[in-house]
Amino acid sequence: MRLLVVEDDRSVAQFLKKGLQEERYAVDLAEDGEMGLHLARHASYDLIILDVMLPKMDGFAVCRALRAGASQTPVLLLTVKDSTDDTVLGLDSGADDYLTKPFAFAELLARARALLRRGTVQPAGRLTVGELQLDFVAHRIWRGQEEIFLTSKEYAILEYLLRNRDRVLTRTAIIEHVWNSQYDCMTNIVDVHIRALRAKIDRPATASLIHTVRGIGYVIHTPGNR
Amino acid sequence: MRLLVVEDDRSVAQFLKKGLQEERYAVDLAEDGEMGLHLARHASYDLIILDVMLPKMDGFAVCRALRAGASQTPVLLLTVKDSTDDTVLGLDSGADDYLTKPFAFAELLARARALLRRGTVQPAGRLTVGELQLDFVAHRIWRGQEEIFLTSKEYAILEYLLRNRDRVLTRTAIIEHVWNSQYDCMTNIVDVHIRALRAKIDRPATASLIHTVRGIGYVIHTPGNR
DNA sequence: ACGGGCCTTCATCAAATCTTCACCGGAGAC
DNA sequence: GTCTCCGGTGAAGATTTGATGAAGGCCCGT
Repeated sequence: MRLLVVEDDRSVAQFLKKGLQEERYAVDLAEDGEMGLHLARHASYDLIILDVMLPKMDGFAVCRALRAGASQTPVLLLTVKDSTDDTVLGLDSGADDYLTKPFAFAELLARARALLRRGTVQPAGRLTVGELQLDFVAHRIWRGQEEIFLTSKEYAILEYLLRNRDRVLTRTAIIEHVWNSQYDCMTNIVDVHIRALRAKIDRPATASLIHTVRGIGYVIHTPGNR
Repeated sequence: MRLLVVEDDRSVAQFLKKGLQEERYAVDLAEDGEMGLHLARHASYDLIILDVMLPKMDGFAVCRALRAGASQTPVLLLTVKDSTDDTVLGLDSGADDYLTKPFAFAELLARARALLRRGTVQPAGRLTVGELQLDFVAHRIWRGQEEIFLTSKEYAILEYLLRNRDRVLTRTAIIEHVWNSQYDCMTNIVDVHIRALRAKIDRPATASLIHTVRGIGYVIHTPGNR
């Protein structure tokens, strides 16, 4: 899950980034409206958290511009005053929800999750593949009865593979989805994390759940799929 | 599918090449405009990805030169600034689409696919010939119920033969389509791969699905057609 | 400051795959 | 029937790719 936070106040931005990363989201930051709009247009996010008061272009404008471009990405607006005006203006401009500063981080999280759930086709917060069970909301994983603890990168990769099971994901796609990096292809970072993942989720005896597709990337197959 | 990437920044060029190769395209690189134009004229590509800022000859000029030569090959321009000027100039010079740097690789891919789709009558995602079934999207193959695992070269050749079934494809055509340039044709590399393919897709008993046309190349016939 | 966990990079190794080559046998020409 | 190419064949050698183990750096909590 990849989020974009558009917020000019550095300390608030860092606070949000850190908190969201702890919830295992990949987070990009933008410091002003223009930058935010640009990023939103040229990368694919699952949710955009948008401050209203921004240099260069305010949150409403960014939101309208996005919707004018037919973007469907859910937008959560952060307004300052508790004025009905702002609220109406926000929802009018195409935002999906709003939150008034100051807010509790837990509430932001709750609304963010609600928005993320809304768009996704994913019916339940849970997914079972073979003996593996994954809880998208709690970000927890079990193999049978036993819980498996993954690091955030491991979790992010596994979730991406599972949400797209039976589709081969290229290393490039994985890097783009899980990291925020630009044009870096000379690394085997994906392989290394895959190895760590395999070590944790495969039992010594069984064949690997994650299949390597030589020259391309990795897949997880639904059992019995053809 | 064979693509030409004209880009002077080595790291970006490598990034694009690797990412596109992971998507099973054959990719040639050119480092400057002149080289790009030369390659584009003397080899046949399905798509050209063209940076605007290039040594010797900029992207617009290359594009115009190509169009002046009546080339129909789709061109995707990579512009730097988000200025309308560049956009207009680009489309004026005959490009089919453009993308502003920095971009997400997934977006480049989406646009590249859109351009490649244009013109061709895209056969459905799946194709059945005899007891062979092929999934163009997942790049997977089955004979009856049993999945057959091919190497990337084998797959590329088989897909090419199947997309052009009932047409005899010469070795030269196959080489040009499946390999990137820098390949001489005084080799029996195609024959060797065809042999490997036959070993995998033909059952021991049955006659070969791939027919040899002596002195020319190879064909796959639609059942009942010949 | 210290130690631990995590992320990332790097070098190395083994396996899969690609390519070349030499030889053989059959198809087609005569 | 014989001769000549052309393609089939098997195997060796080269190359590419992924797996692996280890080391260094960074961040965080103590």
